[in-house]
Amino acid sequence: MLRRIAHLDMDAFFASVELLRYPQLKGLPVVIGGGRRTVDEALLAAQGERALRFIPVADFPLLKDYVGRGVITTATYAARQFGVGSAMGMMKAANLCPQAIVLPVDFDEIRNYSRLFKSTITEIAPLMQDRGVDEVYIDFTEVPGGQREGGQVLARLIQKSIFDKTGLTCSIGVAPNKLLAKMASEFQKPKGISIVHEADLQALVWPLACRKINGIGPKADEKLARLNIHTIGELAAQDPAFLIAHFGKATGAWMHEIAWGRDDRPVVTESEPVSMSRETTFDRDLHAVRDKAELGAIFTRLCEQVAGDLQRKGYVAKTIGIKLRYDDFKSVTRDQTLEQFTADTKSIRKIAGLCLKRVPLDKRLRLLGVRAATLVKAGEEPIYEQNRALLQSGRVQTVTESTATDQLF
DNA sequence: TCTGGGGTCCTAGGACCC
DNA sequence: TCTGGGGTCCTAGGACCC
Repeated sequence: MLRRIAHLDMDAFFASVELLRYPQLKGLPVVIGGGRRTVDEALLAAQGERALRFIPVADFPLLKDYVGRGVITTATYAARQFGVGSAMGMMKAANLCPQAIVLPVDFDEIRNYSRLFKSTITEIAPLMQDRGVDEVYIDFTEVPGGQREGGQVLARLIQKSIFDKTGLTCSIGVAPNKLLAKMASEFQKPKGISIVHEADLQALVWPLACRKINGIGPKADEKLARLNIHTIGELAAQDPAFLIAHFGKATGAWMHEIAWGRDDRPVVTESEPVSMSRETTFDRDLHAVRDKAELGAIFTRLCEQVAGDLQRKGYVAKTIGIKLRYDDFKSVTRDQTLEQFTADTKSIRKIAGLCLKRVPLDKRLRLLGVRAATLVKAGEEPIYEQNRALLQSGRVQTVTESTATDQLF
């Protein structure tokens, strides 16, 4: 039986969820921004959920009045007309479309709708892989009707079921594998269904820019452009040895396979987390000495959050790390592996504090983060690790060096 | 007017072991 | 005294994705 893989992408997910609440904003440029609050939520809340749909459009906050360092998470299609798009800084977006309405991200609401559309899918097609809150891969191969019209029939059914349950629209691509399905879901947006067969490779995929390949980002794209390779077709025409020479064994070989539409990665329904982290960008850059009280409080809160996340999800970690971003946007990380697994706030705080001491704190800080890695399920810690760690205890470092910030953390 | 927060995966060098 | 690889773990940084 021919493999049929679907990629489903919710249309402007964050914005569409807000439009369900505020239907009076339909058709207007709206952006959803992470970070700082811009809506007077107290005012909105005071009017009650039912009254939300009657708030006059003129009462919504505009992008031109936005103050803060956030980026755009999602823009409605009306806002995209102005060149505004996700990951764009708010201030830049405000210049392009000052009249756009800004709403903050409501994570609880997003999670609820995410669960709802995913459970709608698995009731129809159980082999589904999560790709974040608004995307999934679905294996159509063995689903009854999954092969009809190349997957078109099942895709339509899923689209309609999601709309009936949530009021939200999505776009679906169905293809012989994940890579092509992912590209296909972009072909017709919003509310589109695109079917790609192996034979369509040359006509539909080769004319596309290399950047359209999931896994080729700005850096790789730039390097390809320098080699005069712009389209996927041009990439396919390269000798694999040439690509390997420029991009390394793994990446070079991968690029060649991908350009020929070959990808045998399975749809994976379950996976274990690798790390859990919390980070925050400050409202203003902070100085390690002058703002030490504030920094210390934030640092402790991040540790508490990471510990809380581990405990709530039932994991313990053996590596604790920190991340810093300076005012010049350069970041550094430090981490330390423990002798024992932990999810304890105090232990995490202590190790994170040691990591912080290994980093220069002379420049202003923009961001601070705490990360837990090398995770296992709580209660499944391998015992032998402790003995190994003891043998290697020369690694566990004690910090004696005195710095201006020594007493800080 | 700069650039969020949560992740995964890869690379590369050094330590250490066999 | 000098010289091997292979394998694993740890750390730091970076590319990329949603």
